[in-house]
Amino acid sequence: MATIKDVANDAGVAVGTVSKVLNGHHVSAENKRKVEESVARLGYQMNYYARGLKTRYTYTVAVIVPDILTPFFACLVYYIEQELYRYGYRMFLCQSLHEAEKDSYYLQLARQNKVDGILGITFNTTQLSQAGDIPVVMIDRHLDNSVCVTSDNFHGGELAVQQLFARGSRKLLFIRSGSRLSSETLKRGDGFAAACREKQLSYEVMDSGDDACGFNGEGIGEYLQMHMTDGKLEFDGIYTSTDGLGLTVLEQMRRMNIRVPQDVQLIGHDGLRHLNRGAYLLSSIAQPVEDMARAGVETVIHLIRREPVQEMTVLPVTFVEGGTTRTME
Amino acid sequence: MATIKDVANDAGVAVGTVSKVLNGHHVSAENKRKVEESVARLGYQMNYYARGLKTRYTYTVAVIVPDILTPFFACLVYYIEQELYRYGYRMFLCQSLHEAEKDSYYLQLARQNKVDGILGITFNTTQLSQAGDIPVVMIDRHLDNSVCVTSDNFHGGELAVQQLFARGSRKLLFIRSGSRLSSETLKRGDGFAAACREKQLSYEVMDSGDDACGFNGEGIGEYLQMHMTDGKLEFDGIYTSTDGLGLTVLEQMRRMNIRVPQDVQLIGHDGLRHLNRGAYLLSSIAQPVEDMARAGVETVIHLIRREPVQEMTVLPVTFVEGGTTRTME
DNA sequence: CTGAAAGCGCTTACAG
DNA sequence: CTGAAAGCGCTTACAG
Repeated sequence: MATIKDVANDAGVAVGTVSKVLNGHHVSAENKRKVEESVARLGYQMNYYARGLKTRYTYTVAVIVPDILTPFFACLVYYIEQELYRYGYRMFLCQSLHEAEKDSYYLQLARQNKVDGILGITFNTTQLSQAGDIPVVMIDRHLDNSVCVTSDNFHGGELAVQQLFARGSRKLLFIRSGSRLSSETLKRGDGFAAACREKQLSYEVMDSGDDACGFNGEGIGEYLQMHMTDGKLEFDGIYTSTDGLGLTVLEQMRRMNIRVPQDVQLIGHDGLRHLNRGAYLLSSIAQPVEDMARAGVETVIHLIRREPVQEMTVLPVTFVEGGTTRTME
Repeated sequence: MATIKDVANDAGVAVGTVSKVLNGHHVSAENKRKVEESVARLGYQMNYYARGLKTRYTYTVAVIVPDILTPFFACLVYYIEQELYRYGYRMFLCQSLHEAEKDSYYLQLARQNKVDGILGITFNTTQLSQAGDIPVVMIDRHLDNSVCVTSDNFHGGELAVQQLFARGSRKLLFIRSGSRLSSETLKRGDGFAAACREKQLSYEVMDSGDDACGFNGEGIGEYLQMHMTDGKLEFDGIYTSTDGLGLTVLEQMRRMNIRVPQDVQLIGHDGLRHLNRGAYLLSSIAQPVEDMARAGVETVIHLIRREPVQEMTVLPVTFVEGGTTRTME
């Protein structure tokens, strides 16, 4: 590989001059031409490791997600990559897989590899300190002392209630899973409860347990069974903390011959879409994933450039119809 | 941040000695202890940029995928990350998004960022040369002069025919999409055709066009309609080049009241699973994704270490039942 | 075994 | 504007 020195020799100038041309600083037109010619002739490619060592900027961001299989995270990463690309940054992809030690490992690596910033959708407060002085932006998680980008989870819960109510449901159930333990996700339940109280609707909350991936279908089935009277479920509207959980609930209800949405309406949260069509899997409170990715990247880059940022960005959610709710009455 | 020099001062030894301890080389027990103490006391973290500049090893691999949203690619990346982690390597995630220029961009970046190797699931021959002397392993794509890891696509096509036949289908149809244009994917069709000829089964091939994501449902619907006689489809077994395409076909058939699997059996290819349960979305020829990831990573690391590798690794596929085929007759 | 020194490929004050 | 030189934080022959 040709180095800056080779280019300098070839062009008959000093290495400093080559560096200046490479970085767009001003040099004489004559020298600029000579350098550019030599760069082309030698097929010179800058060694970013040498540059990074000197400048302390690596144009690299670590993106830490629980996993890349969960559609919501995959979608987030899908957009994050495109945003980073626009800014000329590249991405280290880190999967924590819910293992605290892997979180730590990647956080340490981020420091050793001199990433300019970290975009996190995972780890907890205690580990955040390991990031040292690297700017961190959390997406979809809010921690005390961190800059973060979320969607309006509280309002999401409210919106679910409003939609269920407007479409005729009167006795509501919120089912949450403990899998994505975060204060943000809990807010969905808070918004749900608040809206129910405001509308004086009777409601119940069910915790389906801590099963990370293979949602606890049986547990939910049993719970629903216990709340059946004369083959009818005592709830006529269900809101789940995620779409994944919503699909499990949907399946259980189909199995029990509960008609959705005729007898019971169901709203999930996230706004995931069908694999091979754009359609939503179920009616849902959709997070603005693309906007969240955009805001997250923008914020971390501001932080890197030491520009002022908003501590907390909260983006609006929307209700999307996916066939598990009735038409508006 | 403390540097190796700070550690040397603190421990009262030379920087070379610190370096040796850090790299597990032999030094006196006394000095080793002193250095380790200082490292702990100062919270020293090695600067990988400095090390990489000197050693030319970065313990970094670029993974280039068309996108991270397609479940098959997401799944591959999911396992690749875990394998790389085991080996102490980290991953630059690159999405080409089917744009040739982005492919080139990332290939160039890989050189400038001094990645040790590239794991590609995308680009074409012409661009491969841009990798310079960086080892490249292709997964699921075979190019003339590249090392690659695939699953047995040809046999996948054969297996689909065998399974359809064994379960009672006699007139077969292969539907392929042009989206994943690669000689590997084409082999699925070749295997299909070969097996049909061998069994003297009549068959047809339909090309659903080049629609990348939102599969061309209407086109397929029209095609099927043209092949209906008295409300019956003239094929009783369909094999699609991917599961995504299979789902589109399934949906079209349901819409046309063609009963699956009673009247027509359907087999896809890839072996994707349902989001919230482990179940397969449809009967399918499953690729051993985890093994492919493992083999891909292992191969690229051998290449990096200049160890001998197998030019081509072909892993076996299996038939998995997903409800769109009948039980064995 | 250990220390002093050169060098990896850049950037950036500093003279001229 | 340009060149010579120092230095980023490591590793690695080379003497001792």
